[in-house]
Amino acid sequence: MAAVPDRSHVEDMLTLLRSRGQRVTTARRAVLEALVRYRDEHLGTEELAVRIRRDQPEIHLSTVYRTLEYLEEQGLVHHVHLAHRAVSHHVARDHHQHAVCDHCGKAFDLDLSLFDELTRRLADEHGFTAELGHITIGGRCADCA
Amino acid sequence: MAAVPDRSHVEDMLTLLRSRGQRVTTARRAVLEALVRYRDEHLGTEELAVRIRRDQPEIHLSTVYRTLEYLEEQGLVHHVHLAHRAVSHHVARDHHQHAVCDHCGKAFDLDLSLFDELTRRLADEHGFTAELGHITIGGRCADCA
DNA sequence: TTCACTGCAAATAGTTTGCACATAG
DNA sequence: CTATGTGCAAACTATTTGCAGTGAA
Repeated sequence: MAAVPDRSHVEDMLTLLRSRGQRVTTARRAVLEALVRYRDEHLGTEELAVRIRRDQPEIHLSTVYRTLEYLEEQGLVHHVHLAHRAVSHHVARDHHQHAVCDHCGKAFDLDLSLFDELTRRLADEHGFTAELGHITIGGRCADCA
Repeated sequence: MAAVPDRSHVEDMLTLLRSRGQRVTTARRAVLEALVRYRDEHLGTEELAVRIRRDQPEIHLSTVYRTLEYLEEQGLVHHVHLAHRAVSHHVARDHHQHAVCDHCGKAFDLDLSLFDELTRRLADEHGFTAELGHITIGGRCADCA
């Protein structure tokens, strides 16, 4: 699926930042690396910070918050509302939607093509440009239905 | 659109509660009435409580939280994640979808058929039974795009 | 060298909970 | 009457912010 290996994906993003005159810091590299490394776990912000601090304990939770906000402004990261009180982040290239089972909490990654018709019809019929990036679909998974 | 006037809708819900052996209290009636009355405003929980307290100042915010939770357990109310930190509630019968412009706040009512393909494919491809009631689609309307 | 970034502590916002009193049935 | 619901205050959780020191370019 990925045309480019993970490590260089992080480097690509850092290079992009540099080319915009942005600074590349330890915290920014660490956050991007963690998002790539743990991408399948849908970690919340605090848990993401815990993982980062296993290797770099000097990186403070508030820095993780600020860095995620910054990376989102730069368009490198998106956020998703996974459950009631958890927000999860992922790098923009891994853009996907989620379905979360209301019963067991299991999250499913959804292919963006599922939303093509919806997006197109919203545009055609309502002139509405949908931003589906931080939507999570609730419901019941096969096991819990 | 509504086959039954609003007032009796609230009474219907209260009757249903009674028929289940549940108690009908001042707070439960007040919350349901407010949800019906202000249904077009997509109020967050705190603002909903403020409106209720205009008439019934003795109804505490924590009671509104508890009552909404209770009504949701009873299936009379659903919640929607509107923005980052705001959760909004509406009575279950008003099972509408809409798209809300992130810029001007204008809301579009959406035909449920828009979601047919999505719902069907979630079921076919993931065995997932989607509960779309909690979703609001964000984005830009034609005027603000 | 300089200004953006970060660590830390403290503030804030939204939500939940324990307990004693009130009230629906 | 008695179990359930509510008011209130206080606790909690997630997130944000002010400030002074640090580090990337």
